[in-house]
Amino acid sequence: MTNKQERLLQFILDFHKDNGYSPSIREIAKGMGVSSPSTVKAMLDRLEAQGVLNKSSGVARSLSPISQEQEDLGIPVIGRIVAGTPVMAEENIEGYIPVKEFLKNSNGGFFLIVDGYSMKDKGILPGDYVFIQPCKEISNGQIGAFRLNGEVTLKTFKKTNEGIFLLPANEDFEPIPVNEDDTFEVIGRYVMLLRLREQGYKFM
Amino acid sequence: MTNKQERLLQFILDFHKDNGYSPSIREIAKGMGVSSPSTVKAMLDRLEAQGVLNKSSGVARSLSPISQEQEDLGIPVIGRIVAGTPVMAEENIEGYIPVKEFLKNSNGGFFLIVDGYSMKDKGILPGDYVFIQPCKEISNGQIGAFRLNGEVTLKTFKKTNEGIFLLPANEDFEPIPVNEDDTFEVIGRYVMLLRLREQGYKFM
DNA sequence: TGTTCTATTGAACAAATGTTCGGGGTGTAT
DNA sequence: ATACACCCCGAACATTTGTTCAATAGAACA
Repeated sequence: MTNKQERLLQFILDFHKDNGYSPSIREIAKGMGVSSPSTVKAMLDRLEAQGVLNKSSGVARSLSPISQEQEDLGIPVIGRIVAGTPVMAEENIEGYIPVKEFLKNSNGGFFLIVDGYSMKDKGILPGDYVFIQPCKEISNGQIGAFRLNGEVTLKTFKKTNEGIFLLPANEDFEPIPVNEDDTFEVIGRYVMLLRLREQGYKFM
Repeated sequence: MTNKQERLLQFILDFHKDNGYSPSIREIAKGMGVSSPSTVKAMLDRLEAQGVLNKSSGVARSLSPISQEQEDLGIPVIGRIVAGTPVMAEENIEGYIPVKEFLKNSNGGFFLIVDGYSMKDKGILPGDYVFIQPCKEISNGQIGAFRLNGEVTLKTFKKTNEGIFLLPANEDFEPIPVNEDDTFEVIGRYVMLLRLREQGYKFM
């Protein structure tokens, strides 16, 4: 890509950022100090041929630069590390966690701050952020957030012949039976756990 | 906002997602099953007056819906839940975790998959994703990822008069001394822990 | 020098596009 | 009832905009 082509692409990107839509050919001409629309069209055609720009012919302001950023990939996951190789070497990367994609699909979900040690044996500790996906029912053995007689709690759901129980994951706590006259409600499913430790990343 | 207006806004969003640019007034008319461009223009003017849509008059395809998603806020954090109130009521929301912002600042960071139980007492279990922020030095008492003689391990860093030790968080394991003739390297700081549990959100 | 290729220009054209105007319809609140 | 907001139509208009084409300028090269 030539110097001029990069400048053109940058101009389109900047314009789009400022205005929310693509520039017209004549606007590009003015912005780039060119006097003829056909000049710009020729340049655009070249960029499109190179595959760095999409364009619908005959459609006004239909420029869409093909972003070369790969930020959609997410954060790399390192599984095993081959001895001697740099950590971020490609052979170490097992995949990516598309946190952004997760955010998009997190409709209605929220984080709950864990309070006590009742789920300690599942590695869920006070101060942890537990992502809850709201739902009305929950299957046996799953962890979820529940409201029992007004109290909100995170437990394992268990349904037996003898009724519903909320199981802690800690010897020091007893299973909680859900009685007939209790007000009981499933708030949502436990989907993910987030724990923040370092100062620099304290969000709140 | 009326039902129709919401549909219109959604149409514009969908169109933009599919094509990378806004629809023209006549394309909207066709897509919404309306036969006159003036009808559409009137609707657009109303949306603009309501402040949910930006538009440059006289400029083709210059629609840019003002996103009502608060995704920049992040995912809400529910701290305490007042008895009887719906979970997502505003009074329950303590703040937001700006996961997106975190992503932006995660330059060079990556996830490491935890292998053994050596950090069990810190609530770090096998299968957890540990976010590592690369750095060359690490302060006393912090958890980090290290490479010792080719092996990568997650431990608490401890520096004493007697030398450097890597401390596990589990009675069954012994502190690991770092000797003079070991090859030792700090990979990065432990910043955050992510644990995925439910099927629907298994990323990989 | 002449040749060839590419980039640029200016003008003209045709299509796409936003806009305006007059008309009508429906429902809701005053 | 009256007013008002919303929705719809069809036609015409002015502008914006992409496109084409012949001509020119400049660089690279034999």
